[in-house]
Amino acid sequence: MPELPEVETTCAGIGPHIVGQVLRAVDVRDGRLRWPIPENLAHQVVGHRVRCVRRRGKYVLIEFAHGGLIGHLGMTGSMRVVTTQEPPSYHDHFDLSFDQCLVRYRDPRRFGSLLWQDSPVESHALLAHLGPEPLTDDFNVDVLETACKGRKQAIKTLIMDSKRVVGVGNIYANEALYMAGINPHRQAGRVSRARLQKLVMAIKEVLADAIEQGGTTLRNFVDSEGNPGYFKQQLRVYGRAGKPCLTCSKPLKETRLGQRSTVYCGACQR
DNA sequence: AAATTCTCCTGAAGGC
DNA sequence: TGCCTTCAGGAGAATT
Repeated sequence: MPELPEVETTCAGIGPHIVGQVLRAVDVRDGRLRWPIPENLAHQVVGHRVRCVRRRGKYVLIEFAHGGLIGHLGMTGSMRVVTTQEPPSYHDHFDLSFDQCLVRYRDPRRFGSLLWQDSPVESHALLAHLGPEPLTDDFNVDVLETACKGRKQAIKTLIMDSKRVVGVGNIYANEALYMAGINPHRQAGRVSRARLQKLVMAIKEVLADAIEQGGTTLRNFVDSEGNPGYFKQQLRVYGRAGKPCLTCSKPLKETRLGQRSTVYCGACQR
């Protein structure tokens, strides 16, 4: 599933092909995504020139002078550049058509989305209340401590809340909490500042590492059209329930937290 | 206001 | 081999 690194790599991958190009058509074969693709979307954007492609949280923003397309890859979405004559397959739900190429969106489970927002793009309701980007200085111990103060919510649920910080999905929340030695169930308000500092650093580290792998992940994905692949051998806890903790060798526990699989070491994480 | 639960969807994996 | 059930999950919406 696309995490922040895949979204980052997606933007980097399609940007060079379409920035400066005029969008010629939006071909929607199946607009039933998480939200239906608006019927009038093509009219608002066809004939305009792409100014930039960038990421905000896990949203892909394709911006024009007068607004922008807001894309989300959901669970199983991907955007890739293909040649104009390549025929679409079953789950290829829409194409953004340019003179020399297409940006083709594929999404078997259709949890993704494609929306339009007039300038400024970030005024859209989906973007307006997002928290800071985890890899910038805007996400720091002061911000996290304020967010946690007095909260009874589990720390894992809090760091996965995009209003607090964007881009921390289930896999990386599990990994970061393990790296910081914090039990995912611990109440957010009961984590010391020193340990929140560790958590901030762990989130930045795990995402930065994943972005380095993201390129590789996406290349594999495009080449094989198979699993996105997470280089699971590098994950310390996610997907390793029952297996020995890499620090103390005790078996890792698995629980549910907010309907999400949560794996941790009962000994190393307090 | 804060926290939890529900919801969308379909491929993969497990059970028999 | 094949059918059935269960699970996975981003994140907004609904509910408590």
